[in-house]
Amino acid sequence: MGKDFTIGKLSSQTGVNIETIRYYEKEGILPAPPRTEGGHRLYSEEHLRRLTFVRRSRELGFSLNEIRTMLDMVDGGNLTCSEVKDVTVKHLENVRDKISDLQKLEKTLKAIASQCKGNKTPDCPIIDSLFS
Amino acid sequence: MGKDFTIGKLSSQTGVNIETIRYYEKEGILPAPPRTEGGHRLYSEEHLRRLTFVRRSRELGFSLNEIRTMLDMVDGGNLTCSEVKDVTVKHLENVRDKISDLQKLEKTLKAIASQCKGNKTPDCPIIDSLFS
DNA sequence: ATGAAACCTGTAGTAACTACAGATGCAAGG
DNA sequence: CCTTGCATCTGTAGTTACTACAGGTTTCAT
Repeated sequence: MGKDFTIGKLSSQTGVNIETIRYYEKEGILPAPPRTEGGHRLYSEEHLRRLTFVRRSRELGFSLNEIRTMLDMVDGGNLTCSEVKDVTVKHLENVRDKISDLQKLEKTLKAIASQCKGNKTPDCPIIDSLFS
Repeated sequence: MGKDFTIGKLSSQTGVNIETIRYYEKEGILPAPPRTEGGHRLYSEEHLRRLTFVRRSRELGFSLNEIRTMLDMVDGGNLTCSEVKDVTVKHLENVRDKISDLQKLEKTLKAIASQCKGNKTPDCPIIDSLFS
């Protein structure tokens, strides 16, 4: 023992900012750690592992609710690989939908922008196309 | 005259929901319309045109601030096509960035998901890869 | 022992709405 | 004329995932 660390260390180790860590605790995603006599939080390796999981998942675009679901499975010990895969695959579908939406958008915006000659007159095909 | 309409009509004509219309008014995006004696809002064609503009722009992913900027140009009469084009092109760049981020995400998620055999054991490569 | 840095709680702000609650207005049928 | 029921009114709180204080306390190195 003796390798416990403060919230500042946990923050710099994981790249998750301090207020976010406290927020995760309030939301029940990170368990409340023990405290010093003065009330400062003291974290262990297990917290580090868990927060790393959360950060990675957030980077992959999982919502906190999705992450909660996965963590519940892990915590409950009733984790089955197929359940986790379900969450992941569903999320993958969302990502693909979002990509295709944005690609449609890109096409439309490109078309609109290309109509504009970029001159100085108040006559603007972009504005016109949005109003009608 | 006499072709003014209520907020409910404006809502159904534009597909923008009633509380959103009131929200736009509060935000200064839609001007406050005249009222009946009882206090109900009465809209005209001009409001319809403007709200259509806002809805189209929102569908194209412009933020309310970007829309405000464009409307200010229109309202101020100091609209130049090139300024509007700037807003649009900048927005187009954002969309493209978002697409490429999501495509990276998609790749990673696909790779992670494919490692999972979907069986029932608590041994899960997805979880493992997120923890370490 | 002292002073700076880190930490504490609690609240409010962000974007763009949505969802009430509780009170009126309005229009049509009887 | 009066009632009934739908539309509308204001104002506030909730959503997501944080961030940014303010004002106070603890810790640690000198």
